[in-house]
Amino acid sequence: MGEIAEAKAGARGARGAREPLRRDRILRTAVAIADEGGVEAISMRRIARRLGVVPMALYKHVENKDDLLNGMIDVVVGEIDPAIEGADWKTAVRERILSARRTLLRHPWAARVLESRTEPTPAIIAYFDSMMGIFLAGGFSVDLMHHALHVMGSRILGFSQELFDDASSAPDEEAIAMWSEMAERYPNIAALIRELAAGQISHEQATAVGGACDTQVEFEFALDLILDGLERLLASSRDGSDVARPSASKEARTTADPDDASASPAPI
Amino acid sequence: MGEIAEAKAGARGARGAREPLRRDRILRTAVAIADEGGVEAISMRRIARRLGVVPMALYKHVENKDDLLNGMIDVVVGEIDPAIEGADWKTAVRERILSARRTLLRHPWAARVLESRTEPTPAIIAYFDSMMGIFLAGGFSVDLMHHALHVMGSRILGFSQELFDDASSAPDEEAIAMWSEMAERYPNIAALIRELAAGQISHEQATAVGGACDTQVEFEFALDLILDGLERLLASSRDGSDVARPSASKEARTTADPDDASASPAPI
DNA sequence: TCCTAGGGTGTACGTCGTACACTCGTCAAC
DNA sequence: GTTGACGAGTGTACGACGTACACCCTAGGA
Repeated sequence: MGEIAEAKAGARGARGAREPLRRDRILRTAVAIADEGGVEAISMRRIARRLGVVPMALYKHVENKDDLLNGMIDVVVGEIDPAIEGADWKTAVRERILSARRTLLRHPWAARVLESRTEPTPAIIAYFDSMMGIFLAGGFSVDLMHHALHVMGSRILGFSQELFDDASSAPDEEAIAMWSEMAERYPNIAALIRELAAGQISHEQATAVGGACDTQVEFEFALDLILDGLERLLASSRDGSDVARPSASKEARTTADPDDASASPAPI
Repeated sequence: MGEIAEAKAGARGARGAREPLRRDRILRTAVAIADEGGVEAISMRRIARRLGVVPMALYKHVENKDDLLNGMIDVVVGEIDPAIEGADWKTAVRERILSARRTLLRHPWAARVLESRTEPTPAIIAYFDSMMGIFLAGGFSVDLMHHALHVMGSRILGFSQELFDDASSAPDEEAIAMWSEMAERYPNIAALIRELAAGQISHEQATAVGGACDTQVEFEFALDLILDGLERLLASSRDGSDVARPSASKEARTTADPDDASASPAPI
């Protein structure tokens, strides 16, 4: 959003009062490098080389590599579209999250870097605050909004925990054969693979059922299931009969280890 | 599950036909090191030192560091309790996931290592297969079961994407003051912090609403919301009127970039 | 007795992040 | 015009890291 022009202007105007935009240049080339080569391509030395500068020069603008990664995340999160105005909370949340997903798909390394962060960056804080605002404006109590954030988890930032990206969405013959061999050890996985292959052959109806494993469809399916659940809770909280929460949670916590407290991290 | 005894027996029986259990010893001490010092404590050199051996010795039993990490994950995932027999699908899934969570809380590094894996390990494959079996036995179609796995996401392995673990669950005075200062920039976060603090003062009612941010409660809340949603879909799929899916997903995909295909990874 | 193979060793390379001391330009104050 | 401070880029160096490669040593079979 105009940051490029800004950075250029800063570098150009060698006579300007000052040119503090060097950090931006570093972050932007770091993002570019990551876009090309993935997470493991991000190294201080490579960024410096790309900038035609000695590695230690970066440290005049960036505290350390962690700070650099935080800055990169801020660049990416800053690309998420702002919330749309005037929509009901559900579509506002939905569209915002889908925008976040689009952004993260443009920067496939970002999800992994995000996971490795240990504290939120300014852009993320702003993003969460605005997301909370959507919920509150939609009639959520602070408590229910808090739960909603936890329920969304990483999906709120546009990605689900997609483990094992090698399980290609369209199983090829080799995969089918392999899993068929293991069918007696892993019968259910084999069944799934069979079904995926069948759906694929029958001409890829993107309607979830029978179709091949389409991550966009799956993402939206999960998102909508969760939004529907929240909508129901919101409605029941307005009836006000009892505090809104899903069924099984009405009992007290069931299985927590008493010694967990220190081990469990807490998100926002 | 008897692996200790097995490993011991292997090391003991210096006269046995062979003692191929060296890999186990390596994995177990690696897990111990990670339990003590976190992810960044895991290095080939440190593991070797702990074993009183030169670093390169490890490579006779482990392909490389990635293989080592996979092995460590298998050790951890192997600690998850097997599914309980004879229960309905919902409680079976619920209990299994809570067991996974307990396991992951015992090994706080494991979630982060899991996230970094690029392909599933044998123990994870077995875990997923058995989880799929629960769903299918509960009456899920293969398709709905597939959606269910996606909906669960990382929760199925016992952790939610808990970003930013420094936001301590009980905000102290300093945090409250800090966020109050930023209240006009981040009004909604400030509201949440206030509410959390208030709940905390009013004597920690663990009943979600009004209580401090308790990650166990939040985890179960999200889990139950999702399980409730799946239950509803299962019921509606049995009525058979239409294919079961959440509301908004009934329209075709809305916002996917046409060029996404290669960028989006696909989980099982 | 020798051969072989498997497990442990030693050395070495390239990469990484970054501490520390330096140079060099620009500019304000005198 | 000289000086001195300061911000930005440099150079060198250190201690990690993962791991390739060649070596040894020992036990067991021929």
